[in-house]
Amino acid sequence: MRIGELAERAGTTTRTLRYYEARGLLTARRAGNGYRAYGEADLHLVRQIRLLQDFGFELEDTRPFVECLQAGHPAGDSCAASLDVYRRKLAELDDCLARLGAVREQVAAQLARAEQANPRCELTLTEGTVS
Amino acid sequence: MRIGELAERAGTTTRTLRYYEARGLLTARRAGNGYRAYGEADLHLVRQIRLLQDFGFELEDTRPFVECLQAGHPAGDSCAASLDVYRRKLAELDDCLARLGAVREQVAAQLARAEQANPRCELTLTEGTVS
DNA sequence: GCTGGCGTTGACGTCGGGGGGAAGGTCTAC
DNA sequence: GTAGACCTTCCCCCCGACGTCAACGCCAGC
Repeated sequence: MRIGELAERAGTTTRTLRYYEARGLLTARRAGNGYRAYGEADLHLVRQIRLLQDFGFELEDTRPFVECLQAGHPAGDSCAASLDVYRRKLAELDDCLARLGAVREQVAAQLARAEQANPRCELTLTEGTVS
Repeated sequence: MRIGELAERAGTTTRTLRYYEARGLLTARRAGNGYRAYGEADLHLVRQIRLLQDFGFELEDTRPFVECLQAGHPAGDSCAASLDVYRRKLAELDDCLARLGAVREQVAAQLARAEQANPRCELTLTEGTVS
């Protein structure tokens, strides 16, 4: 399979696949004409990367999963290093959720206070001439 | 007050203040020697920007607050446009929280599944020779 | 008159995840 | 023999909020 087909089947672009290769996440053997040649295992690998990317993982965080697959394991998260990434990401997510939640409450409080202090703002807004 | 003092009192850097000026958020009259000269109102303005930045607002989102202050209002959020930004940011935060929460659950599920499928990972980790 | 600490403008670097396009090689079909 | 669809490498561009020089001006104290 060439890069275009792999990109299409993995739901990404050739540009992205070459970028993964430049980052050392994806390797390709070369056909006689210099074209990259991929197999089904590469498709699984790229799909693993995309799944984690969709979770918001950075590319570097997908590396343990990639190495796990390359080592012959059936799934990218069959290795301890991958589980560590899961746990770390989970902690990051919890931290992020806590901070965002706190900010949300602060902004809500600011809004409530400002609306209270200046109750005509909504009126001037709805009465404004919106061209 | 010169730029260094304003930066220190506002808890930021001179580079940042010049950046705000380049973005049109902050204007300074000039002393005879070309140095920027600021007053107390500018300090309030920069503090307003920093507060919103700490909330995670983008710089452009602080512009209505800045213009509100420059129009002579006592607070940056005394104007309708500022309240609109509050409401929009609140909606963004809620959306972000919902998506992050969903991702968190997905990652937690992946971790639980992988730990279940491969219960020795923790052992191999603790038994591994960590040099 | 010299050092040190301010200030000025301007330009370039950072980070992540690629996008866009040039300039060219290759394969297939008509 | 030629169109067009694919591939190759290479290099610059993007976002946001600054950081980091470089090269220079201004001013105070000694």
